[in-house]
Amino acid sequence: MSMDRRKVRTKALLRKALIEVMEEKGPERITVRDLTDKADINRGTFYLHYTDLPAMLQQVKTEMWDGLKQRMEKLNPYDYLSFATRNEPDPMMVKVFEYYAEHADFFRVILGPKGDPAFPVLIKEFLKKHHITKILNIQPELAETILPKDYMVEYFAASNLSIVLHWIETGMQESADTIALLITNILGISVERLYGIKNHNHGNKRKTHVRKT
Amino acid sequence: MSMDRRKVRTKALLRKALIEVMEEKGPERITVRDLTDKADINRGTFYLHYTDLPAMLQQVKTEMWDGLKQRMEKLNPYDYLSFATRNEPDPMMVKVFEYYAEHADFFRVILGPKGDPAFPVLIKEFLKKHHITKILNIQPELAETILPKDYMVEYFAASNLSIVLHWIETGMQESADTIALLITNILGISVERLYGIKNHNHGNKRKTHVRKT
DNA sequence: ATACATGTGTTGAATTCTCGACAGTTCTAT
DNA sequence: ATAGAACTGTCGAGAATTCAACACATGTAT
Repeated sequence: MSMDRRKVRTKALLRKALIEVMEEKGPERITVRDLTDKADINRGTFYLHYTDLPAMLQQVKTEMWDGLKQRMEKLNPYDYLSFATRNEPDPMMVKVFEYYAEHADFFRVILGPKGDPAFPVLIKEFLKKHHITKILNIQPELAETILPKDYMVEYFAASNLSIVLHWIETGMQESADTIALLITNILGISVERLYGIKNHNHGNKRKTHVRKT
Repeated sequence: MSMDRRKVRTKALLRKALIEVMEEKGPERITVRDLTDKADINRGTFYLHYTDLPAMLQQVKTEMWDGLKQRMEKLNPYDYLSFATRNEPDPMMVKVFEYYAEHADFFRVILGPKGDPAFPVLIKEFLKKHHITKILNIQPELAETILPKDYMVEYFAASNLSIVLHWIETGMQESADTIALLITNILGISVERLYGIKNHNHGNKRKTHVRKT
């Protein structure tokens, strides 16, 4: 692969410059010169790595998205719902937030006001598709509450993403563990609460809460 | 000169690595590998810039010392003693402390417990030679106090250096201006005070203090 | 409408850096 | 006392980066 130190160094420099420039100017208005000046790299060198500025943007974004997706795919609703009952953070979820923290600058900008509006949508869609619906399948009773299922899915996804966003915007004061525990708990509690609503409304089949092995 | 970006970049990386490693281990025990590993640079590249590790140390130190000396040479006792009476920082002295601030990491380490004991001596000797004695020449009456002249010189130099050291050790909280003003004032006050001692002992030729155009 | 500045891609030759290897030295532990 | 590990200084071949220069496009102010 790209074993040569120089390649990884200049790509890192370019990426760092991209984030900085994107934070200053919009995501538009960026020029190749901006990047190479900021990175203190010859302008020609840029074209040794990327064909284009839009190409670079695209490539960087998909690389980061792949990294995030890859970690989110390892999440298992069975696991973190069970960790929630023990008030412990799901280790797999910690990995996810460590990834956010590792690339804090990128995510802060890309998810911020001058970032790419499509990016948070990507995340939310993934959450909806791979997790929330899974949870509802694990707990089919939840789907029978007063909320229509699609609203429920939307609600879970949005609330979780909003926590991540706030964490990032406030400079990531808390550790990845803390946020992981927070989300784990919120998920657990929400599930419990909604289950309670269902019980309240249809009040019959009793259960000792959400606890799942 | 060294126009090529790569040269300045790797030299900067090496210098940064040197400071970091010097802070961890002593000034001894450092190895070329340490530096090139920390700087993420090929070991062979080191020898493209320096013949040796001691050579690099020497070179870096003299470069920094030259920079410092160069700025200190522009100081003029006439000026800062006059600025002192107006409670303003001498602009030339501000330049000196801005230099300290610019290379804060280097000075913190080189003047610190794991640094080079010879370095502060260098500074002090310079102060003694180029400034304190000048002051005493400007104010020859000062030389006639109870303190022998050599002790006086030593006293001034040491007290000034100690302030800089403390500034550096405490993480340079104050701005360069603040420190410049502080030193300017201390110099002015000290001169006044010692002049008072002399007056007290020999009490005759009266003057409106130290003020000098 | 024209000049003028700024940005884009691309090129070729020169320079610097990387990688992997080498033999020789010094330190350390057994 | 000796083997093993780590460091040193050096080398050649090849890869990456630099620099200066192109021609061309896109504004932008006069």
